[in-house]
Amino acid sequence: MPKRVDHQQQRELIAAAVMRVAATQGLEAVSLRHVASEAGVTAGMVQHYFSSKDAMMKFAMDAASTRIGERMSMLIDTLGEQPAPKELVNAVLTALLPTSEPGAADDGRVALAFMAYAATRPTVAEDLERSNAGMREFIAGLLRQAISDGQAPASLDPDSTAAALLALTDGLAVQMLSSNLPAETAIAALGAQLDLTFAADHSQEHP
Amino acid sequence: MPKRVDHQQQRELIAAAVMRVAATQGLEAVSLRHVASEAGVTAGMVQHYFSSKDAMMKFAMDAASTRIGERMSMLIDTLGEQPAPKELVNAVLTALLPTSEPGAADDGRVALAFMAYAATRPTVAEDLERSNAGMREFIAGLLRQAISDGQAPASLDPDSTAAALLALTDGLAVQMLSSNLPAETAIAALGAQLDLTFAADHSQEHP
DNA sequence: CTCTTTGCATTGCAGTCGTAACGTAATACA
DNA sequence: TGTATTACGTTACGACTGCAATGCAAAGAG
Repeated sequence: MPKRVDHQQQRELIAAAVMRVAATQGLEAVSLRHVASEAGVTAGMVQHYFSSKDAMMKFAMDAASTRIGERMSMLIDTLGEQPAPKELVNAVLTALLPTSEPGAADDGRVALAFMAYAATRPTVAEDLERSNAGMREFIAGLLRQAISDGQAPASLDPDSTAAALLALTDGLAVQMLSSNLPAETAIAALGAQLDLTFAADHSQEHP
Repeated sequence: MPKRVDHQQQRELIAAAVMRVAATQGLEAVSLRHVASEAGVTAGMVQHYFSSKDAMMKFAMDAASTRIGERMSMLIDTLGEQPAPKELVNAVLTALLPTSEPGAADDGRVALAFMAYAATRPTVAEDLERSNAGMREFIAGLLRQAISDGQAPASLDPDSTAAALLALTDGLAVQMLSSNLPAETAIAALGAQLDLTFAADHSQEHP
């Protein structure tokens, strides 16, 4: 048998190039040759490792979502043993913003590109829906725990609040990337919203 | 002189086709020939009315943003003479969501596509920034008037609140289009947020 | 009627796209 | 030391892109 190569590693090399191209030039600029030259390899090699462009895109997308998950759990670890629920939620949501963190802006651009892509591709939309639901459930869990610990008003509905917080975060991220919304403005808006969420009495809504 | 044709009308015919293609197949599917066949004309005619593809896109974008403005002012008119500020803001923001309103989902898809496009094109981002700032200023004005009328808490900061409300609306719209968020959920989230905004006492934030 | 301007169609070109086919150098096993 | 198998590189093809050039019918001006 001939030379053995770590396939996974080669694929990840290419996937990283896909992300770099998508982040800097947009999703429509992602072509086999373009990605290959960005990765410093030949187009033929890309073809060797991915049976089609779609397969390449899917692999790159999965790799990115795994990375985001890892970054988030790492970020939660840095908060120590018993973080305040509000700070925890704040950290998680802030991690989703394309802020200073190196690579975060690129990841955000790619995510935005994929959202636009999904808007006209129902099957992709289903994938996004699943990952979005997972994130929402995660935030809702944090809120539930905060309520049972008495650190958030009991009148707060964990599910709809989580959905709203995620939507706000998404919207802030989109405006940062597409309309130059300053990072500090976005962070401040998120903070203000969390102040409201954790402090307000929700029991008198819709009287 | 030969046959005279209404140039503006022909351009708008083509621009409408651009929007239809972008809404159903995504921005990257917008090509001269594709648009032409969607509009039921030849590619040559498209070329006759637009000196380049970029010019065509710019015209279509401007036409769309004008349409949105018109739809919004019409919607405000339907609220009558002295609408409650909360209802007014609610109506304006709801009008930005891709809901049942015919064509609204398509407009939303196009808007999302352009946001993704802007994320990698600084000059387009500046255009979006301007239109976004205008919308924010409009909402902030409504909030200011609500405060001076005693219909919203004086402790509320009109500018940052307007920015947050718009971000939430954008985020909800993005999730509706890219992750199948149900319209009623989005509308409910918007309503709940407005309840919070107009009812809560903001004076004790960040003690 | 003639001419000239306008509206639009057709064609061709250079470039990029995804993909298939083929060629070849390298290497671990027999 | 073959030799089969893996890892590429190269080339070619048909489809598509934006765009320039050209052709031509129609119609108001003289």
